[in-house]
Amino acid sequence: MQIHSEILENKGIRPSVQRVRIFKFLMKSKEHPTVEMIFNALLPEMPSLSRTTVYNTVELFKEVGLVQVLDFGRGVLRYDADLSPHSHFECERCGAVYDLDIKPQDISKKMPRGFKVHQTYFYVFGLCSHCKKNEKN
Amino acid sequence: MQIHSEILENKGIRPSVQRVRIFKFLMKSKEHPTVEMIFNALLPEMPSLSRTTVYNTVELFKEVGLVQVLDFGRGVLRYDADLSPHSHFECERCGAVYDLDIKPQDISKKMPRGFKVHQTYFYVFGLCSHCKKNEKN
DNA sequence: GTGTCTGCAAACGATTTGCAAATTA
DNA sequence: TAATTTGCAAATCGTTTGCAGACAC
Repeated sequence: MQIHSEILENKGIRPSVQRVRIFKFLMKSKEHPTVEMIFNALLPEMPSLSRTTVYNTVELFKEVGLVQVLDFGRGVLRYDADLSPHSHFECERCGAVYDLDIKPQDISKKMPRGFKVHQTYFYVFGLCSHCKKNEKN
Repeated sequence: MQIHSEILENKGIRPSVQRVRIFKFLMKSKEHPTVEMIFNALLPEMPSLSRTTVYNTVELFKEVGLVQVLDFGRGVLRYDADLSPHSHFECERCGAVYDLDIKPQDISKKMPRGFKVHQTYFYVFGLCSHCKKNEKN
């Protein structure tokens, strides 16, 4: 509990109960949760939590650089507190998201003149091992 | 007009007036248009066109493999009829989308065992040359 | 004629916004 | 107590759905 609130303070944001809980959840989660997943996971221990607060908080975390926002094109955003260079895989069948230990390629030298790169995202879609095994149809 | 309708027929779909017009527009467009952009562009010449038809049509095109769907995380989908391997850049300032002549890296050998890759997307975000030049604040 | 396609209107669902009450410095 | 944060309720907006009429083979 201590460490997490300090990280928030270092980013210049107040470590409210809600923010600390949401941040802890994001740090330990491997599934790149959506707002709905965060909300459902924390509701039992924080019955007064609102979706709005989760939305506010992940937006704030994004702005201060605590999380990465992932968009797999399903109309829901996912949040990843792992900021090291890696890529993401989404199973088209079951929707599960996996980290790939693949650094997005360095393209700074291949950019058109005058362009400035801030962020790159490498998304991979396909079937996870489990769904591939069970592939029937 | 001839060629386009033949392409649709080769994909096994009926070359209705709306489909051919939408397909032509997608083929000649360099801006990776949204449904709204397609709709607004074609409305003058097809006053009875509906957004629903545009949605139906781009979905159909996606399914038969005539277009690629791009999602830059802005809550709007964009459609690209260029299916050659390339990447995409979105300017964070003005929202313009540019093609990058960069092949997404081949990662088939780096995938975890049992995973099957269908599609990869490489997205780059930053400032385009025009917005970078005008960068004031 | 029968199945497909179009397009209106309503529904949907994730996210955003307005704002008043609660909280914290 | 003044500024920030929370959370309810309503709004927003891109997209989807239901369905009736229009169209094409």
